[in-house]
Amino acid sequence: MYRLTNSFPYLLNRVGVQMGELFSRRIAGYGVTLPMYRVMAALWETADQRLGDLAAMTTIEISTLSRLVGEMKRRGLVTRARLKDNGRTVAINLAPKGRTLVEELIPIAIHFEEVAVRDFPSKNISDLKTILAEIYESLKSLEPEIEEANKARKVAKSKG
Amino acid sequence: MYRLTNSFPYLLNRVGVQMGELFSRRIAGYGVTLPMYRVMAALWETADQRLGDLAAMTTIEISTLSRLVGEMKRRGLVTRARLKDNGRTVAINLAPKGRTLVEELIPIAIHFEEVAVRDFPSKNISDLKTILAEIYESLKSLEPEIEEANKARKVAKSKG
DNA sequence: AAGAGAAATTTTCAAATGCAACAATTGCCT
DNA sequence: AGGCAATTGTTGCATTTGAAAATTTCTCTT
Repeated sequence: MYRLTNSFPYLLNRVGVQMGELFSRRIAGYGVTLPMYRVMAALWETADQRLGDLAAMTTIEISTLSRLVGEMKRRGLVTRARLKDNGRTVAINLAPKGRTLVEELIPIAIHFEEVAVRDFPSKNISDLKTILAEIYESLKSLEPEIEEANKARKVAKSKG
Repeated sequence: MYRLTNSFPYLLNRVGVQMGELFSRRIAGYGVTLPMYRVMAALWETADQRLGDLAAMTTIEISTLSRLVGEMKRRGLVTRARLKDNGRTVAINLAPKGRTLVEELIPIAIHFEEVAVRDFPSKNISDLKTILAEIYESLKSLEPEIEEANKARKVAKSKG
């Protein structure tokens, strides 16, 4: 018997939403939102990214991210400049202020993660992380059948 | 060295966002959104819920949920009625149309989950689910320190 | 080298969201 | 019983979001 509350997406989403909510509140005093933190942490790990790459890395929708980066630039957290050799793309980087800030926030993130998983042997956690990464890859295989199912439904409808 | 992309919240969020996105597209043809599905699946599992309970179960913000339930009622997917013995609270239930629909969608959800996890022994997956459920509980222990940290910061600010 | 088309980002606009104020009902205390 | 506080849900409002259109720059073809 299927139960929503025992389904993988449900359990996942619930933890994700809750962690996000708590972390948001924890860092609110620093004047940044969770998406801003994600952008800064992504740039801290991999500098000099284009908008599209950042979007893929953070799972933030690209138009949302465009505005977010604009706001963060306004606040002096990041820089954004068109490339000299390719004027379509932009290079986004941490500004000094953003770097200082994210280096203050990362220990908090580490602490949160530690509290979340401290009841489990680290082996389980690293397995868990591996599985999550691989599941993410597996999801790609669902793409084609989504299109197909929708196409099929469309045809059925036009006939009905 | 900390890396965002190896952090638990990151890996979690990424899978959650992606699964949500894919499932949304898959069920769009049925004329329902992902939050609507969640509400119906929650009611399918546990009938006759109050708004607050549904909000807790689905992790949907209560005012958002209030409006969502209103829309779903309008579409004939759920019912909502004030209790006779307690006029503050409402009882929300699946309407026949909603029941039929959710019973059509649940197999799709099961399939998605199956594809996502099929590369792993079921033992790992059930462990994973257990861990996710327990982490959710662990998060509660972060609440107090959030308030405390914010309070401390406030004091520091008023002094500075 | 001009023009069509593709790629990357930004902007626009309508819909969705969350917070705070509000409304309605109940429970509690004296 | 009467009134005050707590509970539960809804609504108003400002913000955020995502999809689609628009913009800018580049690439390829002829």
